[in-house]
Amino acid sequence: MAALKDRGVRVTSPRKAIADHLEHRRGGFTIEALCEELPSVGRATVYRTVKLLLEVGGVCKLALMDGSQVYTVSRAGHHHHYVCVACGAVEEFRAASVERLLSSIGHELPGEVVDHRIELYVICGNCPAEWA
Amino acid sequence: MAALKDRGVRVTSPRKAIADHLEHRRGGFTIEALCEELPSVGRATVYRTVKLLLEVGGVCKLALMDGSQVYTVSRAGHHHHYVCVACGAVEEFRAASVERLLSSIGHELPGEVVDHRIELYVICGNCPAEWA
DNA sequence: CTCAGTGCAAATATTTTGCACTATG
DNA sequence: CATAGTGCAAAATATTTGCACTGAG
Repeated sequence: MAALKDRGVRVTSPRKAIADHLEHRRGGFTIEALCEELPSVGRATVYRTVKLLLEVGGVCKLALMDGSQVYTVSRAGHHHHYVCVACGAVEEFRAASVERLLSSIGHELPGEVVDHRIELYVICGNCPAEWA
Repeated sequence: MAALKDRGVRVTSPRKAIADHLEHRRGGFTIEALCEELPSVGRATVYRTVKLLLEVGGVCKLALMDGSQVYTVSRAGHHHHYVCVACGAVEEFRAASVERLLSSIGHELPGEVVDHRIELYVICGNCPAEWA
């Protein structure tokens, strides 16, 4: 991940292994899953690296519908996520209309809005309708 | 909490203690905080009761800006939250315009939107501007 | 070379569970 | 009174940390 390099952080082989692996990964992931998928990397390093990627914006942490949390690779700047509740696929979306609306809602609220988070839960096109 | 009773769940004194306590509580709370505030209730019961309230809709679980999670008392039906990043206060808001917009965005996404979550992060009116 | 980063194992923290006991309905 | 619910302490999980060692720059 280039973002790491720019921060004066060393590009070590465990970090590279994690970044490469995530690059090809679909959907959300948990630390535990990452550890299983990359047995050559120590658990502590996985924790440390994911935390680092989170700070740098390389991954996002998001809430599933049941309230549990997973990480997901971040591909763009500001964005939101939609998550398939059936297969767990996670995609990003961006919509200027949302930003505009939220900012106008912000005006009606006391105080100043500094950030926001949106998650949409969907049954994605690949998942059978019976999941509904 | 009436919702519990309607579900054929017993109204025991620990549950009542928790519900009463939450009634008067401001902002989000963690299990740990609840345990400290209600030392007479066993930790396991706090976990079990909060999980129950979550299922019944008596409390919501929400993500703070840093990704950590807290619970908050739910006062209305469908709603979203705005959280002060300075003092931790949590309030609910509802906006038909948001629902409308999200549903229209849903049409542009593959699959069917089944639910959503929105959190706004604010500096509330009571908190000094320096927090910005 | 140097020291940020690593792996490991131990220390912590968090959540769940088994079980004998209590009290609601 | 029957049994859902409780508290406790143990077990299972999840996360963090100390430290000697390694390799990126």
